[in-house]
Amino acid sequence: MLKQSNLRMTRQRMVILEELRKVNTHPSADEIYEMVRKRLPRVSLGTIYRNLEILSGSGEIQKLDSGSSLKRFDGRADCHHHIRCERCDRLDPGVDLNTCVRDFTDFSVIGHKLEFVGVCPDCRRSSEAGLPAANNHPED
Amino acid sequence: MLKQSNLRMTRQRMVILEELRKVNTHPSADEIYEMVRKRLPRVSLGTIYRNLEILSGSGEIQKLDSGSSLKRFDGRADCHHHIRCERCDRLDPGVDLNTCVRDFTDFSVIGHKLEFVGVCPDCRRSSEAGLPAANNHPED
DNA sequence: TTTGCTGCAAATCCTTTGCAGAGGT
DNA sequence: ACCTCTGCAAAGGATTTGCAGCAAA
Repeated sequence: MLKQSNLRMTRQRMVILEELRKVNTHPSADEIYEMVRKRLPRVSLGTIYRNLEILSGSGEIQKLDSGSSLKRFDGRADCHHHIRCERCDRLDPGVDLNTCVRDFTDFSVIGHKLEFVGVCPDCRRSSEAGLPAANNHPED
Repeated sequence: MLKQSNLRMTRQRMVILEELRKVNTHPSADEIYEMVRKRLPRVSLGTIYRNLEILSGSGEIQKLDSGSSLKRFDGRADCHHHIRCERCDRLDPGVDLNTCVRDFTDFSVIGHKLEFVGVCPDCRRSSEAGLPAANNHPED
């Protein structure tokens, strides 16, 4: 899976992936650092960040935008959903849409955020021409 | 609207709101700072941040979690949706679900993120008892 | 042997905060 | 007048990056 892009499966990368898949919560980079440190005491935070970026880029894990400015990570890469408490920010990590349409969670549902993900026309064009992504349109 | 909570409509707060409603993009705090600065040259970034927090807290604007760690703000407070380019992070700010079910946008749709917002049982209990939100459950 | 990866530490970026004075209401 | 808000500047927290050596393939 990593091979396609000249990526190596290092001990650190492997342990990060294993630890992340061991839990069903959504740890932050720093929490993952603590988890990994128990097995690889000399690992550095920089390595954690670099690998989380790589692993989510290659689709092995998911990067979540939590409400706060702190990013959280999900060892599951398959499509699933969450519900977040708007007061304490706690996530219920395993909302299965098929089931929850029938059975309500123990949260009171107030509303939802829905965001489509796609490719914009500019990027589609540069992609066809073999170029990197278009400018970042910082005004959005 | 602000009166309910002892909030004052200061010149700075007013200009921030006006500038944010003038554009249909989703500027970051820093970009809003530049916009406001043209009219109030002595305004400070801290004031921008404080007011964006207050205005989104009182429901006048929306705080968005963009893919990156940088927060963006939306002058519209009504319920509407976005589509983000996964490569350049650009947002199409005005997806009207009712329309887009029929007419596709000019983005190629790859998938979507759906997040429910609600209140968890712990917070519901403390709320009934008149207490603040439950602990932050930092493990999520 | 190549070149991607690591630990370390410094740097950077975004955001928050303490304070004394200004300004809404 | 009261009390929230402001500008300023410093602090804070999360994330990124430069570098020289290390280790997958």
